[in-house]
Amino acid sequence: MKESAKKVETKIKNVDLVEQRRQQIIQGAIKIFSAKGFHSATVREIAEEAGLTMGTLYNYINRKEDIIYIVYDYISEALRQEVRDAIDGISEPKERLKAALRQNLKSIHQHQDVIMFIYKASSFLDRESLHEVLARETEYIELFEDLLRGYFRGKKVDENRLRLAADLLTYIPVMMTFRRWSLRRRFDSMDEVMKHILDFVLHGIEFTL
Amino acid sequence: MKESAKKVETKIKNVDLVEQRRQQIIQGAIKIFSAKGFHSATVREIAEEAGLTMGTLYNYINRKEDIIYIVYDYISEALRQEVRDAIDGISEPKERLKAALRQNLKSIHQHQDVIMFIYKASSFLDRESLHEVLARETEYIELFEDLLRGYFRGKKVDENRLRLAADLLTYIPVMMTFRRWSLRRRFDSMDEVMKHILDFVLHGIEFTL
Amino acid sequence: MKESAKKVETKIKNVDLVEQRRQQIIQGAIKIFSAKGFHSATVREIAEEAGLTMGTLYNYINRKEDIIYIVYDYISEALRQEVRDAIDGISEPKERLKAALRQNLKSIHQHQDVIMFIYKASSFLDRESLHEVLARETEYIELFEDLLRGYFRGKKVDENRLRLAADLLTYIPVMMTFRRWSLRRRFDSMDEVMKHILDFVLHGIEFTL
Amino acid sequence: MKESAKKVETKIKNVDLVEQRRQQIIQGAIKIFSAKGFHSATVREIAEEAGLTMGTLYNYINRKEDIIYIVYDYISEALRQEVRDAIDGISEPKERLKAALRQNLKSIHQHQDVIMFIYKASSFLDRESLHEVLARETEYIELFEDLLRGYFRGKKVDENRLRLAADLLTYIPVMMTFRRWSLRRRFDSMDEVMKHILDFVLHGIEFTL
DNA sequence: TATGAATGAGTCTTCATTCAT
DNA sequence: GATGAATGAAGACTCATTCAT
Repeated sequence: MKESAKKVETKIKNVDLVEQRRQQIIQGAIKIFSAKGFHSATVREIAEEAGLTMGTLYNYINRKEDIIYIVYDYISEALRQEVRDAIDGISEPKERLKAALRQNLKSIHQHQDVIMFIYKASSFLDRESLHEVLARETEYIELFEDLLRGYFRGKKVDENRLRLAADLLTYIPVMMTFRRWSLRRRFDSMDEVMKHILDFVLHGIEFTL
Repeated sequence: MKESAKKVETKIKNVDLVEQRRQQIIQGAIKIFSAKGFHSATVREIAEEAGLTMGTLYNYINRKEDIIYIVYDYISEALRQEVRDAIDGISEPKERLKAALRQNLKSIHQHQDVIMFIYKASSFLDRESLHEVLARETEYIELFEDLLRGYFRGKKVDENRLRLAADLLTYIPVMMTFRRWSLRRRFDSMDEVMKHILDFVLHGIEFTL
Repeated sequence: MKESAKKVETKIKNVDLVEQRRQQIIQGAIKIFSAKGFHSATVREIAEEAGLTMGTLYNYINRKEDIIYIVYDYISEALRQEVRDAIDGISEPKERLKAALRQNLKSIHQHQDVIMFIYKASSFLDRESLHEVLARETEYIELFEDLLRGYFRGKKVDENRLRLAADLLTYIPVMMTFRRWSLRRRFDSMDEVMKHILDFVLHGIEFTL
Repeated sequence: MKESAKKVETKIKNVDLVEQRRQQIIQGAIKIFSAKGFHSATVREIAEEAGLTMGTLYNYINRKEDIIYIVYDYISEALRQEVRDAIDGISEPKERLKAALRQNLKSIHQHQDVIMFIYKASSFLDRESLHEVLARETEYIELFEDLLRGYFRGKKVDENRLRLAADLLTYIPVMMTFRRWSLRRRFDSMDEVMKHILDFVLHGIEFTL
């Protein structure tokens, strides 16, 4: 996996400090962005929530849009790592796939506010950042494509359908954030919802055969 | 099905004119919002695109947010009507369901820019509008719930799963807008994608049994 | 008494209609202006309250400011007439003066909303209107000057003080509108307040001797 | 006497700077408001007159209305302090009262533009500010009530009349601003007017006995 | 005479970003 | 490296006034 192509520049030389301050910014931004969205959130609010002054914050980013990017950077890495950890050590293909699906559901549920924000804020990214974001997304989808390929090993599958299945597996869980209002009304717990969604997609992917 | 509870007030008395001008506004707004999102779009741009002056535009709405609402009003009614028309005259349950699914896919594909915008802009709606929007959404989901019930008539289904299936059926096609960048790269035509998605969900819904 | 020098022009020829429509405008304006002040009141609101459309209203005035003027015209004439009626037929000087003072208090109390408005809105009048307004005010003050002169007939009074007394007699009752909030709290009825104010000024004017 | 309950919030942390900039704003606002009234004065004009840019001005206030309030805050405190200073060290009750009345006349004359503005602008204050303003006004009236009580010590006075007298003593001098146009025409100097008004009210208050 | 839709100049207000200390 | 005051461009919204019907 190649290193992230895009780096948000900073005036600060001390790399540890940059890492630490960026974590503060990310955590503050997640809170504020989740509550008010990107455009309604002011840099001042984010700085305050991060425990920084506005001047200091601008020592670690260059534009307000950079904040979206570093938040995305953080959350996409988290998701990827969580799924990797979940399947680590499992060799049986079906179990690997199921473990990944379960973890994906769990992660999206856990980070739902940020996920929702990311989906809504993509239009504020500049072309370069967007490109980077989509590349990461692609890698994530390909991770599931590989798991599917393992699951269907030996069977004759339609390649196009397999690819689409990977898209669907990574896209469908996001419903938990976009339809939260509806699901909450109908189901007692999100665990139940996750279980059902898992079953649904496991049935669904059989269409690739 | 009750008429929309919320009406956007206007200073203009001639109802036909209101209808006509609002159509202009909706079409102008869709273009601008799709290109730049809600917050980056200026009222002046929307007015110009609609062929109105700013002053005139504000004779037909009260706040910028009202524009989102009338756009939503328009598109949700369009989708609902298109699906109704598509199943009109079909009595065989499975065919009814499939026709509805196909039309839903087609409609979402056709209105993808607006759909994308609607999903992203919901946070700009005031409580009352949001409530109205979700109520409409619920009706739409229930339409598919009924179709599923017809499809599974005579079989023993899990009610909870059936409801979730309805949620999924209406949610999944939206992937075509959120993953357009990915699908375009992988598939030659959207017709192909739609066909695959249809098959996927038809497999998926069997999990309710 | 000379006729009002300033006339607000109108496009309408039928003088009776002008008179009738202006009365509607005055009554509507008094309601709206009292509630919201001149600048916050919109011409549309005034037109509606007057039972006219905006276009029609503008057939009877030329500028929004004209409305202040015709309201002032109306109310100043009303006050003057009410005081004249009150002293009509009374010949004993002291009783004449007291009757005038009593009526002035009553009129200001009765028209307090308009009086308050007039005091606050004077800055919106153009030079010519303001000049006219002050001329009327002067006449009103001179009316009380004459009454004082009658009251002090035969006594040696300081002319300057007598003039100032007339100013004070016409100014002091306005306190009922500007200090309404305070008076209401302290007194059971405005009749009581008026009685006290009358006694106060009757004592006060003795300073002219 | 309690400190002002209401504080206008500011984004600036340096309190000395806030004090200094607010003084600039107050002086600028007094000039502009006196000339054009509240609603006709633009924030930009006030900022310029204060030697600030619009952005900077808005770092020290939140709404245009806040300007009225800080102007009122400033002038009411000034009046109160000036009267307190004037009676400080005088123990003889009649002299104390007269000194207070004289100073009140002087202060109102000196600050006439602001006083006039304050009277006209009260309708632009929000409920909270208005409440605060009236509370201050009440304190000021009570100051004169106490002075009157001292003056009438030992004599049997009507309490209601004494209270009204205090109202009148603080209200009447404002005539100098509302009737400036009339007084100027009739009198050579405002000193003369003040002397007469003082005599008038000293006669008037005897009605309390 | 009455109507009311269209106009657009004019204002308040916000906020990302800079930079001197 | 940190601070936070200053900036000014930009955008939403209002409303008096006009004029074609």
